[in-house]
Amino acid sequence: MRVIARKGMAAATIAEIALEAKIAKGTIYLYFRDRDELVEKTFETAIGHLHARVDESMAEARTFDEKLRAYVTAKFSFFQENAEFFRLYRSLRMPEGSPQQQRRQKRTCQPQYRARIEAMAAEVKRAMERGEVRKMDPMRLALFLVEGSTAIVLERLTEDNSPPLQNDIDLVVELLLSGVVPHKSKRSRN
Amino acid sequence: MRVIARKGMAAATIAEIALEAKIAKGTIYLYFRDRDELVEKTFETAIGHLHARVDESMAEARTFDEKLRAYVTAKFSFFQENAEFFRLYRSLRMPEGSPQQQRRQKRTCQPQYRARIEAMAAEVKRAMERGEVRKMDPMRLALFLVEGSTAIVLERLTEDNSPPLQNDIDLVVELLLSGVVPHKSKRSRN
Amino acid sequence: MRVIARKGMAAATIAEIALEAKIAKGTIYLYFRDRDELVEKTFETAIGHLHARVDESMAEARTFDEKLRAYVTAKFSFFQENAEFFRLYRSLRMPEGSPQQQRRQKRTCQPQYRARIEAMAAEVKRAMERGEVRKMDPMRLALFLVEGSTAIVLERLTEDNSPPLQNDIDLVVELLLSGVVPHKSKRSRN
Amino acid sequence: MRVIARKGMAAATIAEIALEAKIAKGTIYLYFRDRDELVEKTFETAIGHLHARVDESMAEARTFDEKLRAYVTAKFSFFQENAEFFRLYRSLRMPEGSPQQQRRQKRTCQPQYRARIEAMAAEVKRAMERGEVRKMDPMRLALFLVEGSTAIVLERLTEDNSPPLQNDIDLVVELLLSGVVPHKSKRSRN
DNA sequence: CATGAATGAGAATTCATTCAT
DNA sequence: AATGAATGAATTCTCATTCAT
Repeated sequence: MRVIARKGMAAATIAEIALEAKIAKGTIYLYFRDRDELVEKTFETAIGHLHARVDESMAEARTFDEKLRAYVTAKFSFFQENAEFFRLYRSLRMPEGSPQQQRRQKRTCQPQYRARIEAMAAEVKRAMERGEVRKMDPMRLALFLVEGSTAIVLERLTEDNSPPLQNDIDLVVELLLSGVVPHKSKRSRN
Repeated sequence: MRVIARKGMAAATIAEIALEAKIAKGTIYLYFRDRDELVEKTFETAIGHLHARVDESMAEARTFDEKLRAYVTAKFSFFQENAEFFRLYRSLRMPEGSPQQQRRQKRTCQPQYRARIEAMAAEVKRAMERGEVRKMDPMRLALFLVEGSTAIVLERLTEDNSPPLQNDIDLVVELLLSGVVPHKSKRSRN
Repeated sequence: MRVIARKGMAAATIAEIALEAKIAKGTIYLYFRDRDELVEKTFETAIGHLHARVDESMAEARTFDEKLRAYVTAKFSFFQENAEFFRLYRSLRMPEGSPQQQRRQKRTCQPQYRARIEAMAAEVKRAMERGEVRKMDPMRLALFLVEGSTAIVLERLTEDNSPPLQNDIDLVVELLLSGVVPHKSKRSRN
Repeated sequence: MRVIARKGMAAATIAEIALEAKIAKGTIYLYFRDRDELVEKTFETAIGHLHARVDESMAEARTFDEKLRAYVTAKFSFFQENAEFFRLYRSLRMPEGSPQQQRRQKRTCQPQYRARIEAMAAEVKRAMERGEVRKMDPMRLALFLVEGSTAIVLERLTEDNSPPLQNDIDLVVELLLSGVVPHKSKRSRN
């Protein structure tokens, strides 16, 4: 996980992974069929932790407002704590792969990602049905939310002095709930 | 451009590029110093077209509302017309690269991307000063906008039957302007 | 060593070396960083043996006459036994190298060669101080001796039927000690 | 000639030669069948000048002493005046050649070199018959003389402050005529 | 179970040579 | 006669994978 996060999915070599894990290269093949399976399993494990945290956090929330805040808070704090994963998380979307991977790349990680977006879309849809969110394509909204917030997490991890976590959480939540237009009495959320 | 878009930045080989271009491998080296320069120049050319379209479109707009709509419209229609580039555009963010690239990759494309985000942030800031947008971190807003809308473009290009372009443009614009909360009289934009 | 000796430093290819060694090309890179290191190490090893033999042989000798004979004998018999090296030894002087080598060739073997010549020059100088050799530039004499004798070794290895080794050893030693003029009153030149 | 002298026979490329000659690469092939012929002809031309000078100089001399001095003087002063050729001259002995040359290297330059050595050996032989030089293998003596003196020329061209030309000429001539032993009755060795 | 030396397919790059203009 | 863009064979080097120990 550390090596893939550091070098990226394509540049991580078996040799370096074995070195970092302090095992022999051959040993890796006792636990993974090939390089692709290793990368995939590593992703799944890493992302699994994020997903678990997010699911747990959202499960307690009831209103969309709460769920949205729960999602963003869980995601932001998870990346904050596991800064290594941001690279990994990003890689997830782009299975370009080294020439070698090209040859055999059987299973892409795309499904995992789709499934999460769809879960979020379902959540959004329920909120629409409850009248908490106005009518719109739920999938589009989910995509916008997930990617928009990911961009900000990523920025936090790249920049030198980030504002307090809470600031960015509030920013994302309010942005999505009420947009950017100023207005007088916009919010029903507080 | 086609090969990089198809295979990704790391997996695109000189051999395949030459094959697709119907020239000899060696010929490529008459026009590019090495593989990295080819990839970089290809990116710059492709992105340049997008940027030009977006800049032109936004230049005519006056209010933030108009500029936002101009941006989204230009971006969406550009990707619609140049579907090949979406992969390329995505790659831009992730210069992980193959081991070979790792070694030499002198000039990453990251700066290009940062510059665009910062330009959008500056636009947003001016809108804030004009009172068209409420006070918030302009960089964060720019990131959210750019990545959120990219996610939707990408979805359009991946899915089988997309809704009319105008639908998605409206969706993104309204989402950003007014958020998801329904309210009675939310909008001043129309 | 055999391949470099046969083809020369520039023309020896990794493929042929691997073939001759009956190993895979890749295996070579487990033992040498790159082609240049292989060539350099091969030189050093080969020349090291010659140098060791010469040093050992000369160490026992006391007078210049003896040292000279020891040097020539060691050198001639070494080349006789390791005929393959003569090419190698010759190459040492001319690190022109293929274009690839040109670029990286960090450490040339020149220093090695200079050091040996200088050692011989020092030996000559001591003999001058002992009055065994008449006053002259020791470096020039060393060069003349080393290269002149190398030329003859090389000839021996190239020609079909060489005279007995001892003949050539005597020839070189006497030539250097007494020159070519036959008589008692040798010089008409002054 | 300049390029080969600068880069060495193996590293000199057609591209660089054409560049230096300010003609197109293709034009070279109007005058030389292939790279090998170019290299060979270049050598022959360059060496031809040296040979002409040496032959002319030696033709006037009568005794071996004079001929020897004429040879050394012509050679030393030629290299002094045409410093570029020393590299070329050296290359002559070592037709290792680039991989490409390997493939086709039809004509080696060895014959040229052999012929010169043999001419010198013949000269030496005549001197022996005249009793000016003691009996010994003429070929060996020629080799020793030619290579020994080449080593010193080369040193002169490499070092920073060489002694006057005449010093080295005298040194070589005396060394070969009378050897290194100082005394009147020079030999105790026999 | 673990090892790591050996493998070899495949990638980037160079450069002598050709040939249409 | 001269050109120089295009060619492609040849070369170096990488790294996932195997297998005897």
